[in-house]
Amino acid sequence: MVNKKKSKRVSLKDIAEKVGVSTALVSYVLNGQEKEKRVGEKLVTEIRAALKEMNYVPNHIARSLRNGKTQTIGFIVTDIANPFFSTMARCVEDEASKYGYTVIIGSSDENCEKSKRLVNTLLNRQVDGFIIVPADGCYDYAVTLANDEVPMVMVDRYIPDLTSSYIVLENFKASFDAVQYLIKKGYKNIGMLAYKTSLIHMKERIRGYEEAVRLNGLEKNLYNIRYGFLKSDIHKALQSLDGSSKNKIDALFFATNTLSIAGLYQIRQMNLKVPQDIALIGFDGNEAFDFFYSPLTYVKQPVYEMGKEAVRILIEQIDGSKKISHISLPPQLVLRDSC
Amino acid sequence: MVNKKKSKRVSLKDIAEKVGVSTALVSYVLNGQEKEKRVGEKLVTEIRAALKEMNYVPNHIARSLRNGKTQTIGFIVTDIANPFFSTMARCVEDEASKYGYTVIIGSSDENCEKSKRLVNTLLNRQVDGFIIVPADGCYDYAVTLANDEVPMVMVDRYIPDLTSSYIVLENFKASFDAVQYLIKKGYKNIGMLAYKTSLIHMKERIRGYEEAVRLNGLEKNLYNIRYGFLKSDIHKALQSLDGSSKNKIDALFFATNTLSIAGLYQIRQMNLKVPQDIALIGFDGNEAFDFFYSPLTYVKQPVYEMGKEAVRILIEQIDGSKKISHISLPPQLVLRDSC
DNA sequence: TTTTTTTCGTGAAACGATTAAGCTTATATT
DNA sequence: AATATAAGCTTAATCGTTTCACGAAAAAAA
Repeated sequence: MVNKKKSKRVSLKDIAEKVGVSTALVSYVLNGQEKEKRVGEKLVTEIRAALKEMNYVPNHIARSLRNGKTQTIGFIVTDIANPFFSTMARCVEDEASKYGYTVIIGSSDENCEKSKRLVNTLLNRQVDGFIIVPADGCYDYAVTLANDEVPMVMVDRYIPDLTSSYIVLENFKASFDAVQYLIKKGYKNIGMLAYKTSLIHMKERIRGYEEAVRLNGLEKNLYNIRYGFLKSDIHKALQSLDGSSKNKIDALFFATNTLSIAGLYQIRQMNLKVPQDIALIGFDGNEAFDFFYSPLTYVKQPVYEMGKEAVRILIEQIDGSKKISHISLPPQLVLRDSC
Repeated sequence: MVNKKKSKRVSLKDIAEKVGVSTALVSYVLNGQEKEKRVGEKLVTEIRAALKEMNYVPNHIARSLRNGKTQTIGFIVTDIANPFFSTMARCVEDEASKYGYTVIIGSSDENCEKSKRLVNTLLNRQVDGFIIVPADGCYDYAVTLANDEVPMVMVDRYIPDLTSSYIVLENFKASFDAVQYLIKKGYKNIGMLAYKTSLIHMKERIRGYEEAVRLNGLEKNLYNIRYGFLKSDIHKALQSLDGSSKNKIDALFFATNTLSIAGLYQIRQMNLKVPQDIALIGFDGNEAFDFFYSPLTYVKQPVYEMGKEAVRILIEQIDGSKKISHISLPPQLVLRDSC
């Protein structure tokens, strides 16, 4: 463990002085412009040597100030502790680093104020672009970003009126297929547990459910849950599952990751047999699904591809492309024992 | 949706020109130094008005360049997709934002090269300090950071020779208590599934296990697993569970989150009855633990406090404190059905 | 030889903030 | 009245790069 003292970082100027040239030349060499800028061969090698010898590393901040680019992207999710988003974050991180970008993650908690604050913080920090999971009912900041032509791409959900890029699941198909599968399996009274929100992805998932039910002439049993009241709301929604209710459902489809988990807790507590008393289909995949006594059939999202594509599209925009991409990725129904 | 054009951001200079003063004055007012720097009352109000009216937001980059501080901290974990770390990341994020700091997260994959690259990237970006989960066997970069007096605090594990701050679980106690509990419950042949690593937290967990076993005159059944070969390694390790082996264990203690999950898969596949055939204790907590048919008893870490404290200590250091903190937080054994 | 072109460098102004030092006035002190 | 002090503001350097405009020397063309 050597006891080197903290030493000032070498700057371009230091290199320039050592070699005996102006900082301009060093900068040209550094950025591989020695050809265009016609730097003499001898100096090029000398400068290169000095750069290596003095162990030069560019000051990213100074460069950002000058160039107006930070090589940083902001990733705003609802909650990074949610496995769906942390998995995606991992992909985003990996992919971004391939392009030389760094990621700053922020959690909005599905809250408008927090979302705005996050966007502003990151704007002040001059991120070059955003990957955003827009929070429920919070359109203004996204609209502002779009108007200011800040590169951005929405993931998981999008804001319908906004002509910005997005990359989402084929949400309609995802739930349509899931419910269709339940129907094929013979379930007649299928319920869906969804969030009460204006968010398009949720609306689409609900529409998929409704369409499948309608096409088969079955009854609709949609339970809308508000954010923030998970346990009590879910309990209330599932009360109709009790034998006493006349509207007894025999299958339940969960619209998200968190709803699935919350639902499973509730169903276990109510001592319902899956799939005999009630069949289940979850959303997103989760280790907990595997260990539920009747491993959960679920709709799997291509998280990895989503993150990867989002980064690609965003950087395309940062690099000047005006192309707007609207991508929908196919879901996959993973069949197991719960129905 | 108004169609405002992208407008240049207002700078201090713009404000100064509008009011008809020098940028210095504006800067003083902006930073609340109007008293010390004796700015005239009239001008103060005028400047304040202009700042508000022109909707000024400071350019963070410029400020960073000048001050040498970015108000950013780097958080290097092994994998942000691991719930333990993503949960902690959430706490770190929340806590840091209270102090006006932003967090950049990076995943090292327990890999030295990646760790180094991450640290360097973040150093170039002038993060003010690091919260690090040091990867196995990668001491050099941490030592360099320490020598260069870069503020940092290690979490989850620490590097023993390094006199830097850390905040970890009382790892010895965690596993000692867990195993002690198993013994009290009457289990005689207790195994432990741990990682084969030089990392201190793992060693301590193993030591806790060994000590408890030794104190009670029981036999040791430690299974060391290498990183990266989870499935096959675990399978091999658990083969001795098969009735055929003479060394049949009746309880198993998992050293981490991921090991617990991997172990559960294996145990289910082997059709072992928990806790009749084998009793289990997991680590860290996870929804999957709840839904395992015999809900897992587990060692719970104070993740929230860890993240929070780490940020506090780090910022203390960033603000100039030379104090080194070594904090160990107590674990909690959450009792359930698996033993 | 003179003029034009090419080659290889330098100087200095940005980028947007902070801040030490200096310069006017006005007020207080003797 | 002469001098010291305080109040209020400006100037300009600085952080570390990038890059445009220009200059000098060498090579090519006349």
